[in-house]
Amino acid sequence: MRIRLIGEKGRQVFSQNLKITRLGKLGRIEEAIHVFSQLTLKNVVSYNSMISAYCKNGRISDARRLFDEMPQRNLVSWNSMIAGYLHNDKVLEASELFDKMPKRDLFSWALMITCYTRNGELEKARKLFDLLPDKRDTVCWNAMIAGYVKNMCFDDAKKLFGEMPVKNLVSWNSMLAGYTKNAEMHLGLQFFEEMEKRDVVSWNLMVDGFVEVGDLDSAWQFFKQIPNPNVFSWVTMLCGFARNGKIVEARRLFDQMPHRNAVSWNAMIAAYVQNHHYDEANRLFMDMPERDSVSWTTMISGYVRVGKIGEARGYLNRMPFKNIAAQTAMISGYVQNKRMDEASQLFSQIGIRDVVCWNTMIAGYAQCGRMDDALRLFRQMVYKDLVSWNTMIVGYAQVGQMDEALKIFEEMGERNIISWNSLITGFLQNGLYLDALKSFVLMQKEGKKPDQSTFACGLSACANLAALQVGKQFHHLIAKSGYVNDLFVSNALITMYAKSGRVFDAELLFKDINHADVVSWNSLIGGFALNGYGQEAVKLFEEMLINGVVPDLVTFVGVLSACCHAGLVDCGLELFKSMNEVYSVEPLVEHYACIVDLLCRAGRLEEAFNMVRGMKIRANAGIWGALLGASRVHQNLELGRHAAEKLLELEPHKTSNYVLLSHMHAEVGSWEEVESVRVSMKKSRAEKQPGCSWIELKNQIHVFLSDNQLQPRTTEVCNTLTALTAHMRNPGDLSEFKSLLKVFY
DNA sequence: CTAGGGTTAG
Repeated sequence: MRIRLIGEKGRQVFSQNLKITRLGKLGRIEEAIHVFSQLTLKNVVSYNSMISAYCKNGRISDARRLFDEMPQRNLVSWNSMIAGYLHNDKVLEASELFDKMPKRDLFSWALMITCYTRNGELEKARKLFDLLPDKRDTVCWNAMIAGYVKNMCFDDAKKLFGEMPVKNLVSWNSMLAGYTKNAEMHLGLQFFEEMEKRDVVSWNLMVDGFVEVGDLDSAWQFFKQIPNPNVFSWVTMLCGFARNGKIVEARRLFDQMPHRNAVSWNAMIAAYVQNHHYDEANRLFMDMPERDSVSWTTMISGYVRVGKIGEARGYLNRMPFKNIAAQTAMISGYVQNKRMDEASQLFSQIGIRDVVCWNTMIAGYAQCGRMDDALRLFRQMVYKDLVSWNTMIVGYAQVGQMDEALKIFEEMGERNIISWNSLITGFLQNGLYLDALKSFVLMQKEGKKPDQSTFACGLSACANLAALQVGKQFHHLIAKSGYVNDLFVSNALITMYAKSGRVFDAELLFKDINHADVVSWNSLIGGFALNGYGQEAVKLFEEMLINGVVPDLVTFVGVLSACCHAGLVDCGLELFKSMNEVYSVEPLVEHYACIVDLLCRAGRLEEAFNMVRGMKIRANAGIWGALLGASRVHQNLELGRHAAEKLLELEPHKTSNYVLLSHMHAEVGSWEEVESVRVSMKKSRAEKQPGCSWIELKNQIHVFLSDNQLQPRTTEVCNTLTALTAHMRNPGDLSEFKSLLKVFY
């Protein structure tokens, strides 16, 4: 079959069909619809083009309507429709159509295999693959291999790759992508060198891999060696520079590019936006020959990221063909600024809403703590994806409703790693450390492998429980999993050891980190402070400055409390002063608490009090408590009374405050005052908070509540403690000491 | 098989 020229009319249809395809690719779907509707003579290709245009713009139901309406369908119509379902994650519909097809070509088979593997349904894909007539070609093999690679089943991919009768470059590149997309550049390089033939895609994969792992030098070395770099190569390298703040280098590449398409322009605009050069971004945006929806969306989301909502809205208003990505970016901007009314208004203006924009709205309500509204929307959604469910879990966790979060979690049919991590993070945020650890075990029972984030959460739970033994088990698991070099994990490990009293083990780990960030330094500095090594903490702080790491608010909490513990008054005061003057960070109430405590311990009560009076923010209970305690020790009744008054305003129900004040009065013999304190305590109905503590023994956490019989073996524990106390006065017999401890095992 | 934009965990 050849295209026959059938006169003027036929040529017109031909060119209009091309136009529809082009407009569809550019995201200008409304124009495409217009062109299509103006066509008096429509052939199969016109319909196929329009179906593709709809599919590329997420209007999958419109595509299907057209598919059902069209007078006759050819193989391309069927394949286009399946491809549309594939790109819109509608596997069920795709497979339904695939089964109904009157005729299939190899393209259809490969499409359907890809469809299943995209959805993680490897078994189904494999079944199709095995069913395939013996004429199955390299394309199908490649689809199956790529499927295995993308689902992290690299061993299966390797096996199939070995069995392949005829391998082409695509097969080799798919395998190479398995290494480069998983940050395994050592093995990737080895594989790359073993390849007998390489094309530009192989080179691009290497450049992209190096960019992903942050090795910009190697990326650049490889880029320079590419025999015939294509637009992909240039854009990949450009993005690598942009992501590392090397905007000048990025621009040089852009200027040197032999061919530029819309993607090149958009990448350069994104580079400027990411590095906050808005004027340049805007200039480029104006200069570019044909702006597509991505160009607009890049500008809008760039402004949204830095909170310039007005500018973002200006761009959206000027956008001729507002697509859903741009509108969602704008909604996200309103959401981040808690402007839910405007978000909701824009949301209601969108004709056909997809999952992402629903999810954005739900996240918005969740971030405002409006979980009722979030739930209302969530229940209205017809098609929910994993993000929708996960967003609800996060939302409930953030307002402290872990019971509701758990309900959502249990209602989910299918969960991914983020679902589990969100739940575990929720438990952490709400102080339910034991539940966090329990979930860690449960997720593995469900066959989900913990990732670096899960491990970091688990370690954080251990750190808060000072559960050293469990923490050490985590350490072993992490060593085996290969996540030891992840910075999040390393930092969590340091915190875990430091908070469990093993600050020198933490120090050893710290020294092994290649590129310590501010969190790593903070963890160790805080760890030294916590364990009473004030001098070491200050020394480490100085080392941090020498290494060019800029301290943040958390650093100062650590180093100031270290000064406090070590009695380094002048050092502490100087550091406190430097916060504002050198690092231009405004001290928080925590920092004031450290410094007030520091002055109080040094007996410099007046200075401490002056400091509190000069504060721009409201003092908290910790500060007044420190002042009250110091006043008592130094017998400054007047200051003590003032501090107590403030403290009781903040914590009217805390008994210890009344006790402290009444002790003070008693010490100077003001018995009437003692009585009046007692009366006001009764009035405020202050009750003693039950004390709570826990200890980890043999992988079990034992919780003690002074007021509570929930711990099943409280009596046993108390008896043991009594016996232990007796032995402490009379040391020597260690054997009995050991047997006593066995009670807990 | 490779490049650019909108939603969820750390």
